[in-house]
Amino acid sequence: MQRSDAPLTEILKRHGMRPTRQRLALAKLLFAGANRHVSAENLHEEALRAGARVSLATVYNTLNQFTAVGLLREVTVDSNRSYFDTNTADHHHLYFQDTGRLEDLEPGAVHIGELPDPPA
Amino acid sequence: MQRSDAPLTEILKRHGMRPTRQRLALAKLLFAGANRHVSAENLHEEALRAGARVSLATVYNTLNQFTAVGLLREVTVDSNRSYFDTNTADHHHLYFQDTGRLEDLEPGAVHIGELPDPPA
DNA sequence: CGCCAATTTGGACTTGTTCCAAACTACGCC
DNA sequence: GGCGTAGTTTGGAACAAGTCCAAATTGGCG
Repeated sequence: MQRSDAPLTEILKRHGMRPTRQRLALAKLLFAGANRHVSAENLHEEALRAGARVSLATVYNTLNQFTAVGLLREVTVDSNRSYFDTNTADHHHLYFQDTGRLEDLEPGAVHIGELPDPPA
Repeated sequence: MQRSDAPLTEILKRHGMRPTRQRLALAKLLFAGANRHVSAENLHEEALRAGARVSLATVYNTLNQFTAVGLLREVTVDSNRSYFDTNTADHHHLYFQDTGRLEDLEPGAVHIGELPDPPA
């Protein structure tokens, strides 16, 4: 651990965002290790626990911005709660209704056949 | 048209629900013709337009009850809004983000490969 | 260093849905 | 056919997730 935030700063800049304290803190949590699935509240708590002073509104803003530039994928699972996935590659999920946990499915586990024509 | 409600009454009873005026009205709208996808607000409006005096709360109750006994399927589409599907067979959907419309996909259009083991 | 636009923030607000206690009604019983 | 009671319905309050807003803060540039 104890890696510099330089690369994160770079990523933010490359996507046209200022590397603010808040965004860096959230990016660190999101992209430090393996791929993750987070909800806004979820990430907010984690950030606070990690000592970052970030408001929930900012977490929402940031997650949406990251999603807009393609750093995250939004996953709609069991209505009324959105999850964000750091794995932006095309893939499917396994959702555990009981625990609320979300797990990646191996690519190739799902095959889509022919689809109807999209509208104009 | 002008079909009797007897069959609907039967269906309700068979699932342990009293065939009340409200439930019959909603059931009629839902199961009269082809398969449908409805949202609560959506169905509520339609019921009012059809002259049925039903409260929104009852529409929610009824949709949830129908779902609980397997008469409907809940479809989670673009977070924050739930749709209910009268087609309870296993099948997939095509969702038009622009119009918000939901369309059934032919069975066989999607093939699922191997899935991870479910938890205990 | 100082300015300005971008960002953050707390709190109000919105939307979809559930909860609640009181009023209503289906239905078995006599 | 009336009655009693448990199941239903209902309007409005309550909730939860998420967005909006105007004011305060801050990063980056000259």
